[in-house]
Amino acid sequence: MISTRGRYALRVLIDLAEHNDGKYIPMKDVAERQDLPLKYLERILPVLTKNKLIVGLHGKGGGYRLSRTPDAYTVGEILRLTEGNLAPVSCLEQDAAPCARAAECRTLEMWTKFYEMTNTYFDGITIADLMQSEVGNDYII
Amino acid sequence: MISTRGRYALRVLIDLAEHNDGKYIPMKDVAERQDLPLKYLERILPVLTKNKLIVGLHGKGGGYRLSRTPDAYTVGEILRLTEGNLAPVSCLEQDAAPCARAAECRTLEMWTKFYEMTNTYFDGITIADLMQSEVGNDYII
DNA sequence: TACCAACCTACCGAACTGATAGGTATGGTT
DNA sequence: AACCATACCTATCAGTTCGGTAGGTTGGTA
Repeated sequence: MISTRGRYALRVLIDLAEHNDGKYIPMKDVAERQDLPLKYLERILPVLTKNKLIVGLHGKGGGYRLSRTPDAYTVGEILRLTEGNLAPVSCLEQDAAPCARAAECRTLEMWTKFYEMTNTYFDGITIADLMQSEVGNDYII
Repeated sequence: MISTRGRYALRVLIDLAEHNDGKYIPMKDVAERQDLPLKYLERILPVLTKNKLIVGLHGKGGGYRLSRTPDAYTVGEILRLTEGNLAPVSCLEQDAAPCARAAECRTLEMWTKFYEMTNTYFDGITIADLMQSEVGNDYII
């Protein structure tokens, strides 16, 4: 199940994309528009800035802006960063302890295929796909 | 993420299917074969008996057996019973509070399609599909 | 009657979730 | 230089879930 971390991060990025006018956008504005707790967003965003998905600027006139065009963000990338991973079962997580029963496991193939399906699905959707078409696309980033 | 509840239930049902010889199989035997804690399994099974996926018999010579042929159990049904639901986000759960932002939600369609994909995938796989073909299919249910 | 296995209920520690609180760092504006 | 808005950092917390244990009760067979 996707938690609020991933869902809120998506909403923030979509909001930043839709309200992009070249300037930095204070997270306070995004939080108000999206009706999300500012302080909680501040705890979610660091992973996005550290991975250069957004750029933060301190002080007056500061805020955040996207570092790429909206079509260059896949939902898969965002969810993997904020949720950790999209594995349906713990034994498929990147650094999971190797399962002793893997050789005889009747379900491993099923989980693996579902995992691939999930990644393929979310990697095929970008922030641009999620933006309201009438808004935001008119602006130059 | 699918928890042990769903994964263990699947393993129990596959084990019952593979070791079916017409008699009731004590859960103690399944727990030993699968290396799962018996007491924990006893807490997971009631939802399967209440929904008539398996039949339990008390006392000596008792245990559990499947109530259908293995090809009549879909993984989707089993996971929905044991995990509650397969919704990727809380707003898609059956009795979720209606979301005030649904009309303007940029991501609802994405989640809904993923939800449908998930259900379709797991509903397309049966216990029979997961059984080791050399074993179990020789027995008559 | 003895036994065995399903079944039921309470409890428990650890982790995760969804926050809140209170600060510090950093830059532009005045 | 002072001010102030904003990002950024760390600790804390109540509630829930997870994975499991413990101990008993019910019901059926041998």
